[in-house]
Amino acid sequence: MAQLTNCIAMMNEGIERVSQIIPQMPAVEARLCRLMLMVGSSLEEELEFKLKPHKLNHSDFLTLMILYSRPDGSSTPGELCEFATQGATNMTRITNALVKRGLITRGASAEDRRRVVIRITAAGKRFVQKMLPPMFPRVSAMFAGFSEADKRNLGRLLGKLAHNLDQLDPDTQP
Amino acid sequence: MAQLTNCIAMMNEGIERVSQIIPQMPAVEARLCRLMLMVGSSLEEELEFKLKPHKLNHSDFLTLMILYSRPDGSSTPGELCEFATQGATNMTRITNALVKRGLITRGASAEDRRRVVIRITAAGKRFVQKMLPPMFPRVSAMFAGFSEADKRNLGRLLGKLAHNLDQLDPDTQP
DNA sequence: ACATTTTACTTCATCAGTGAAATATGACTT
DNA sequence: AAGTCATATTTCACTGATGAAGTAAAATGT
Repeated sequence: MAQLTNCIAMMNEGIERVSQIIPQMPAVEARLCRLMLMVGSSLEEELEFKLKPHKLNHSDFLTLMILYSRPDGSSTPGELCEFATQGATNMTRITNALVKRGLITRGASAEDRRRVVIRITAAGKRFVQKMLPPMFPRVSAMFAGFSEADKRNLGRLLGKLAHNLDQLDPDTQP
Repeated sequence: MAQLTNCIAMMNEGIERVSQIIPQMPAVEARLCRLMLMVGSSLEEELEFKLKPHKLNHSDFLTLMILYSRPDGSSTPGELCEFATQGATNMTRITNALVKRGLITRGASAEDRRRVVIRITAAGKRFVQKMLPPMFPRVSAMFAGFSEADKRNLGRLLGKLAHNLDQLDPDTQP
């Protein structure tokens, strides 16, 4: 994979030059955007890499983890779509795949028969408990050299950014 | 689109529960990872949304911007692959599309005739200069409420994270 | 009570992106 | 000059994601 640091150095120069041609550009903010995008996709790559041996992709994993983290280990496709930010179509596919592997079950809801209840199985829980720990060292290593204040700060700033993105969303076409 | 803030709240509870079952999990770090991933993909979504009216996707845009930001407005497929973190296959496709729209040209290199020189055209530059400014308000809005120190800090922390990810990369399978 | 609308998924056709392998060409090494 | 390496493109098979339409059940209006 390409060195992130190189790309960043290159980007910094690029932004510098562009902001000389187009001075009204919010250069600092644009740079932060690109940084977020780069680090985000690098992180995604890293995650997919760790998931590959388990034959899972990001959405599969996320779906499974949401179920795992539920007190009762269950949810519905609609809810999973919302929290995993996936389309319904995709969630059907993910669910199919996980059911086939015996990690979750799909059942009809008693109250509302339109609804489908998805539940993690005992095998699913064991699977998560086995695959998760080997990831921990790399996760920790990502934050090497971060003080407690750094981590708090990063969390706070990302939260603020998330909030602003939510406000932005009422999609007024630019 | 789903509210990021909801997803974050849900994630916080989820991590809390998981870390009770699996106490050795680096909970703070894992939470920051997920935050980064969520904000990153939301940002990506926002970007793609802004690009759609121009019939560009993220890779197309990035490729074009790299060329635009070059003093001489030119590069090679290999270099573009590196900085846009794209595979060669994809870069060929991107280049084809941009050439067809007259935004860039593909020519043979004088010194090394294996090489292909990709250059942004005058039309390409005009295109960038026209499409970029309407994005600025949204970019600025993303960082509403950020002090100068906040922006500096975010930049610093993302840079540090990027550095750690680079160190991590020597892919020792977990 | 019946018709309409809404909600919850699923199915199907399609598309963008990716990896692997094949091809072509040119440069470098000895 | 021959062999090896580097650069770029093309082809192909595949995965993952998406949009449009379809089905079924429940909620709502009249």
